[in-house]
Amino acid sequence: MATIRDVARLAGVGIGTVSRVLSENGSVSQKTLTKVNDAMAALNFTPNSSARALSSKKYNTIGIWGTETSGELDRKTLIKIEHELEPFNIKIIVTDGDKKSTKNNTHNSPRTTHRKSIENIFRSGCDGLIIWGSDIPDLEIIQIENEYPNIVLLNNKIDLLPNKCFTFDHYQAGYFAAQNLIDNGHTKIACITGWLDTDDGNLRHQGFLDALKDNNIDIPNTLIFEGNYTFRKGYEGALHLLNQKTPFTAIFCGNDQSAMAAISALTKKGFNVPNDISIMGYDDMNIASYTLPPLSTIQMPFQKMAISATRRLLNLCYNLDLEVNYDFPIKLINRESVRNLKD
Amino acid sequence: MATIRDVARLAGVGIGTVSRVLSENGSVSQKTLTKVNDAMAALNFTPNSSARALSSKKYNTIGIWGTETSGELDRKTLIKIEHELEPFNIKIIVTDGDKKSTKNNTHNSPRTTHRKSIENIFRSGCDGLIIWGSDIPDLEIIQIENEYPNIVLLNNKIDLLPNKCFTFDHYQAGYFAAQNLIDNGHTKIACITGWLDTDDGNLRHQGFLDALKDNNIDIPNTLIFEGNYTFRKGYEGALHLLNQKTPFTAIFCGNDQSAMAAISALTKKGFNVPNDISIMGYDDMNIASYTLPPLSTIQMPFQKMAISATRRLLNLCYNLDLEVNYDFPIKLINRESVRNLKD
DNA sequence: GTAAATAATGGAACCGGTTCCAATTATAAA
DNA sequence: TTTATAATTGGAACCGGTTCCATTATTTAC
Repeated sequence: MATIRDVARLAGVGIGTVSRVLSENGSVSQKTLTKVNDAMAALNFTPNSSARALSSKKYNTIGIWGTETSGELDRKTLIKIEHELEPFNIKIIVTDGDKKSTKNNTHNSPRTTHRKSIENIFRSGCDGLIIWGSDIPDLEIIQIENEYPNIVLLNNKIDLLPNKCFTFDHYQAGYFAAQNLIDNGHTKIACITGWLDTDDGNLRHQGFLDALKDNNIDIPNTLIFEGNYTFRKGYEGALHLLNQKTPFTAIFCGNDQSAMAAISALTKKGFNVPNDISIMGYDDMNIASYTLPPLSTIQMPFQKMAISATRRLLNLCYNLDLEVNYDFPIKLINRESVRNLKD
Repeated sequence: MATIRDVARLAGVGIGTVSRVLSENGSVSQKTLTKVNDAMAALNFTPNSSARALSSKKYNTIGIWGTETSGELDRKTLIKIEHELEPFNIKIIVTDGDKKSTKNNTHNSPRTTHRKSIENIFRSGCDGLIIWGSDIPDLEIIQIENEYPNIVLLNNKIDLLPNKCFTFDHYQAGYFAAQNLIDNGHTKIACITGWLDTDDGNLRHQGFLDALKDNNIDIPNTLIFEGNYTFRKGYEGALHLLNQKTPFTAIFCGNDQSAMAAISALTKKGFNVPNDISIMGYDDMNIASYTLPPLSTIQMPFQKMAISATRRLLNLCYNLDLEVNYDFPIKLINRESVRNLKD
């Protein structure tokens, strides 16, 4: 593997010059540039990334940190993020916030563990981090940001870090979803919530509750089932709601997966969706078009948001000036799982 | 950030000694060990990974390469892989084989691009690579393996690289699925294939066809629709099959997603699954339990396979001796989407 | 107690880049 | 043509580890 010294020798220039053409910042004459580029090509030269990282103190790597409950992050989104990084030759490493086995860590609280795991990532070599989800308490994130300013939050909102947060207005979305059911004439509305330990799950639930309140609709606690975004809880939730003695005509689900599972449970129990019970989903995943009936749901441009977060992080880490967007409008998708009771 | 020289000074030893306790190989007396460890703790020392990588020529990083069509690789699997790496302090970087924008690459064939992109990953700094999917022609992989022996293939099988391939017996699985339909009395069987450009899609299709042949069942070409694993193609495929004049009582689908979409299309057209038409899926994804009706499908331990591939790669890259498994049995999951015509 | 073998230790040299400064060359101004 | 200014260039020093060798301390064998 050729080094810059080899390139310098072949091109008949000094190593400083080679370094300058590599990093494209110092001034180099056209003639020299050509010589060096030719030499690089002839030697099939690639700069050694470790050496680069060592002397420049840049790792050219960013991380993405998340936990089991962080939410949706599929390969497609990951790849979108990677495509943003590629022109700058930045790599992405993936880490799990839930890992258990860090040495000497047996008796730490989960919070300490999260904090530690983030510190570890930075120490083990990355320039910045996308912290995805809202598992870490605000106060702690602020402390982390203090020590490691190159972070960006995905799917989380902290008022003290206004330009580092990328999230949807889940409150608005929850409100929106409930309003849609109300507009269709529903008043006895049940709910299978998302994971209420996370901000976004909580916010959409709050929005939902407030929409009901603003329309003077009162629902008993028995119609609220606490879920966690999984198929399983969606299924259990629907069965549980049916077992209550309180009648209802619609369920708002915390995400499309629980919505799909709820439909499955209701149908199995002999109820027709949407004729007997309407279902409102949340996320507009791919499956939403193919459930029976197809799901009415809330669509959010998650990939666009991930891209903006990535760009913001690039700006922070490498002093760039990429365009960043902070506003990600949500959209109501009307398919067939909500019946209009007014017809 | 403290360096080994700081640690050495504080502990009153030489840098070589500190390095020795770090890498845990040279011999160090108990007394010195304690001194050094104390100094490290006092300084909150973490070794600089770039310096380490530079001098040891190990990046402590492995990559995972895949394309759009590589198949299923969700966050859960990625995290499982990461957990395997964690005890050894290895990081994982994710890269996309489909990227378009590499400089000066406009007129390269896709193959050259794949090869190049893999070379780039190695050059940009990783010790080994999981190549996931069968997008790259065998011959080319063998060439790559020649230059970069630290690779492992996931979801691909090349006879010349027997102990670097991790895959299911898709042929057997396809055979198995068809046999299941036949055992349930079906003889007019349609098929929505997977992506036939990939080995695994092809193999399961071959297995399917051979099972029919072995049972003296002949199906016309009109009952074979070439899909690509997506919901959309599954939906289109079902509609297309209905439009043919050839009657059929069952469809074998290339994966669960197309199966779910097929059910959706059939139901919308007024057919009942499984009473009118049976559906056989493939993969046993989470959704399979929650379709209407729940899918009968083929289950494969993908995560276990990914873990074994990772271990094999660790053995290759870091001279370890972790236990590796090469056999991943498939399993027929009988739910409710296949009707027994013999009853 | 002494010689021989073994364990433990310090530190120079090295890995392959970047950075900075002094030296040289080219260009513009007078 | 000469001088002032700017552009270009070479290479030593450095980043923070690892490795290896010469040196010293400790055991073991007799």
